[in-house]
Amino acid sequence: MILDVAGEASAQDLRANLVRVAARLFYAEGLRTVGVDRVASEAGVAKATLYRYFANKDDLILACLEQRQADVMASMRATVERAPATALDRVGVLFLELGHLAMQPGFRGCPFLLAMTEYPQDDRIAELTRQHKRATRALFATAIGAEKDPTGNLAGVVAILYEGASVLASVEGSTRPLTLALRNVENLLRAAAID
Amino acid sequence: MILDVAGEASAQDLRANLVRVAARLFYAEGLRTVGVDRVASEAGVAKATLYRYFANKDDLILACLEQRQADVMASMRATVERAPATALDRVGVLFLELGHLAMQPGFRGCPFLLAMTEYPQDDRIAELTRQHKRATRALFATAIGAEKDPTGNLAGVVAILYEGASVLASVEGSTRPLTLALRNVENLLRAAAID
DNA sequence: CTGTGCTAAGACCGATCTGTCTTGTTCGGG
DNA sequence: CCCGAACAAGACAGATCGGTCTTAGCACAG
Repeated sequence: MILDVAGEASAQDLRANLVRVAARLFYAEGLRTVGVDRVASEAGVAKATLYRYFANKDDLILACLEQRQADVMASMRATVERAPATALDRVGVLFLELGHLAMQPGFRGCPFLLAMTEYPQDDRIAELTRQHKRATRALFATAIGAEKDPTGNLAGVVAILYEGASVLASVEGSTRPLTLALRNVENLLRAAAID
Repeated sequence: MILDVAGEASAQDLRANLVRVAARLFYAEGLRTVGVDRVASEAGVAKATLYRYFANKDDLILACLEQRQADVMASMRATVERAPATALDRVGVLFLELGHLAMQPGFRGCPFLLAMTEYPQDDRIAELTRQHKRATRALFATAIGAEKDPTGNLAGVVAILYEGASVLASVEGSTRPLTLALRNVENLLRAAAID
């Protein structure tokens, strides 16, 4: 395995592709609905190969969530850094980005919450979810600026609005909760004399 | 069946008890985790009896959600009517009531969202969930007062805060998001010069 | 050329779940 | 007193799913 022929998947590509395919199916149809046969088939891989890279289905699910966590946080951080003008802009683009996701068909809200709901007894999923929510709130805190919000309460409220708008947008199949939440965030930041 | 012996369950009691037991198990452990054998066993009835009152598991789940909808709305309406002083009080007690629920062990957030997550393809569950969220927002609207909030945007934001705080409280296992959301609702109502 | 390791394809096993059916029992009404 | 309906208990069938194993093909190293 010194050289990989172009177009052929290396072991890492194979694993990464499995995670990508599984994450898409799991999110779209649910963790319990989608079986490992389906994941292997749609990834163009034998089931035994899947089990060479993942000890069991739980590990595959965990790998999907960890990948999602890395992707989402990288995307959010990039979004914030792309609009560095004011705190209001930095927070606003995050809501707009979520609005973009919510407009796509098949939007079902936060994948971590979905996983936690389908596996209520799984401690690792619960811990990953807590970690994801902490990281999101921390991102809001840095977007607002620690000096403008020393207690972090403002970031906390923004995180609550973000979460609630995401849930209601997925239920209603509309972005209206997101625009309503964003308008409220703007009022909040202005009222706090931030930008 | 003119007279029911005291202590014996009539047909309606039997059905109602099945719904009660099923709803408790489904909420605590998940719809797919809990099987019909388990429900029948814990309700003290035979599986065939369960299938005499419900055509299949889906119907049992639907019955649980409909019962939950009736109970939750009755409870919330009673809560609002018990604190009729000001709009701030009426909305506040709803958050406090949710805080009371969130403090109990096993709190997992809104049962409708859990059901929708576990059965993403079920249209009846999705419709019941939308209906529940509409009713909740309408309750906030009446608690605030239509004349104070003609567009309903204020009630919409309160509903978003309510939803987000519920989700984050269940993830963090803490009532802090709820108190934070409540404080923000108070500020919102005051800023709108409502009570 | 030969052997080794990874792969696809799919058979296979055991566990679990939904839904039905059987059997025996109890109880209330005519 | 007796019949029929409802019940508990549990066997049963059919399907699904997670996970293992077998077989055969293929690429690459020596």
